Amino acid sequence: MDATELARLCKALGDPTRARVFLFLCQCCAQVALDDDGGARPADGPTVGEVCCHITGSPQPSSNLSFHLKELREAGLVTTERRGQRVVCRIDRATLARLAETFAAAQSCCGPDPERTNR
Amino acid sequence: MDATELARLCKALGDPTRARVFLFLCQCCAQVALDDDGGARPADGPTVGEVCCHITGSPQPSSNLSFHLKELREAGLVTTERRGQRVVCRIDRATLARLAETFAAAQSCCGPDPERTNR
DNA sequence: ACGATATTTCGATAACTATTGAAATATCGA
DNA sequence: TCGATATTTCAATAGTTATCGAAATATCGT
Repeated sequence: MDATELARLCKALGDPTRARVFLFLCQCCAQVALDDDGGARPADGPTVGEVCCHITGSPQPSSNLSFHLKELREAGLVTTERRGQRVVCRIDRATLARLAETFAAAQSCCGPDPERTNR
Repeated sequence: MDATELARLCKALGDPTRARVFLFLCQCCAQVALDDDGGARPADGPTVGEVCCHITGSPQPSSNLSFHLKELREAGLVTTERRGQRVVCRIDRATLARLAETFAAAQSCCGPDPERTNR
């Protein structure tokens, strides 16, 4: 990943509210639901209102959260999908994977030893 | 890592100039030098002037880069050490490791399948 | 101490961003 | 279609941030 894209993604995560949303969606994403035929699938993400409830504590949806979700969506970190009246949110796994790989590569690039043993 | 710290680190990386500096320092960090006794050790990082040269293309140091380095340093992503007239920069491996682990955990939290195979 | 080199700090400014409330849009059930 | 619920868009504002040039600080060699 080049610096421009890294900056774009990190800028989206560089706000406390958005970082909370991101980590919350990662948690939700781990939950598993069962299909009608009994097959396991990733659970649907939380609705915007549920995210709002988790972040702000108040059940009423806020324009502020909508703004932050838009930032995350436009950065490619989050996808949203309308389900009737509600809109469910999910982590974009592909983007997250690229981000994780970028930092893993940066880390291995720096070598295995966190302490300078010589000199 | 909690959302507050994630946001702090990502905010520091959420600027194109700083992202470039970060990736450049990761590269430099991979280089290895030899001690007087022949033991391998991580090479000294580049000086502020060298970073500036790589980022801006011009050899003259800029107050702007100094500002961005300060942001990275205060976020804990970069360390600086004076070597006479020069100041050498390095990635803070411990912070990078925590960041890499956070995204790796977020990713594994989301499960192994990037595609929804069911439904 | 002095001059040269390297880097940081300071002050000003323009651009950007988060927040808020009100209005608009979308979907559903009756 | 109407009312209710869920979400987004819009406009205004206050706070933050990147950039620039000039001045200040630090270190070295002479």
